[in-house]
Amino acid sequence: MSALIKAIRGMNDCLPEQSCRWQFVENTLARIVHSYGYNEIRFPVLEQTALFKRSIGDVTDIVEKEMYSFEDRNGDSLSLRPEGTACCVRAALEHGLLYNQIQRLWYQGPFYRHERPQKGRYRQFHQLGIEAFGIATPDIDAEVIALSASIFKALGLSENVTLHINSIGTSDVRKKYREALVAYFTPHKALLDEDCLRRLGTNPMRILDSKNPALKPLVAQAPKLLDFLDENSQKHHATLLAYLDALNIKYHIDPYIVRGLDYYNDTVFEWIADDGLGAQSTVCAGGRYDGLVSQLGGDTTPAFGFGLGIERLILMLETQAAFQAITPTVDVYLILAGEDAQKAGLVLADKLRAELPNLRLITNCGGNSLKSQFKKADKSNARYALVLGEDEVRQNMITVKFLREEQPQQSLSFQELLTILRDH
RNA sequence: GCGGCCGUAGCUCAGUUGGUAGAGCCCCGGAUUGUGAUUCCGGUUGUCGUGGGUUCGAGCCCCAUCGGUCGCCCCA
Repeated sequence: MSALIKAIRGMNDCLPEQSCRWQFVENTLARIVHSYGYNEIRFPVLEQTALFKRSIGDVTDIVEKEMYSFEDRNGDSLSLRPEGTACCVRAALEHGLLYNQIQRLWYQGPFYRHERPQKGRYRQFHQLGIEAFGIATPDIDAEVIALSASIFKALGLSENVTLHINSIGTSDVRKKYREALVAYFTPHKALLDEDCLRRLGTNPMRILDSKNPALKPLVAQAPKLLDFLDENSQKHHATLLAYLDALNIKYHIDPYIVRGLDYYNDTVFEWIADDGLGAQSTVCAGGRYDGLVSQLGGDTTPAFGFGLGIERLILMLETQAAFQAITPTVDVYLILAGEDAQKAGLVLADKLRAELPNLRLITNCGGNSLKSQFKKADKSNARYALVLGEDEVRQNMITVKFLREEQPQQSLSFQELLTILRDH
């Protein structure tokens, strides 16, 4: 046996025990976004590298260090998508979806970042993305946040997450604020740790969400971005909060919520898990990005959206007994004994499937003893075992054994069997 | 890119001052010539992550390396 080829680091296989849970989550998400009138958009996992340099900002870590970029055979620089918003805008612009129109879009799929894997963070990860284009008013902020709240509610996670919300204003305001922060922290340089000293030069707002507890008092006294907002941003923020109150969505105003990506303005929000996610506690993050569409060559278009990490969502769900109870299961396991039954069994199984499209039925293949076949039937979680042996074939009957209830097994005609399985 | 911990059967793990590798689960067969989820019996399963070193002898000690995991940076 030659050496096994293994999966790429940070890229996980989703095995049957997990995939049925993923399907449950994906179906729930699709149902909710559908109910809000959002339409799915699909775009490739590969894009021109320039798309991300232009949108995310080519000095960010994502673009500088974390992208899977390579030259294709034409010499073009391509990258695996590290996030969805830029791709979504590109596709929408390319097909004229944003020209004087409102669009409510969603997508879901894998994204790629070359980071060191840890709990809740992988090199191939999955996100649900929501993007609403063409609406500048805070009503859409409220709608999208309400949509995110509905997801947690539908999955029974409302009590496990907290909505953090902030406004980061316009880029002009942030520029002034950054200067104010540098002015505030510079005299206290001696108190800052190595990371924060670096941030002071690169991204001073990141000092605010430092994990270093020793810096808490210093950060608490720092100037607040909310105090720098202009009148429009203040009004936008206040109106949004009023809408959230009306929707009875609880939030925590968090002046330390910052954004990793350059293109956000005004509203930013995060759903943070109370526990269970390790160091990666943000399960959903988003906000307003009115500048991105024009940055990518379109007409100025207001936009609001979020990304939700599916792996992190599933990590939270794994703590629920009901979620762990979701396992691969079938309705019926068909047990066969004897040459004639092999052939008759394949035919019977397809007749049943044709009559009952929702039935999930496994036919035993590969022989095995009766005992072994019953074991497989039990393991399949089937409610019924059907037995087709020499006796049954001769009499044109099927034996039904009830695997999950106290009931004697019965010998039935095809029609009688249909009646039982249909009621199931 | 940096740091902590961990690598023994498909899975979960045991393995005594260094003495030539084990259990449970799983799978298959039988006890019951046609009956699972509970019993009993039997059977299959290894580059002890990899490469060096120390030693008469290494799963165990040392070095390196790869992988996993958790954390930092960064971020969903």
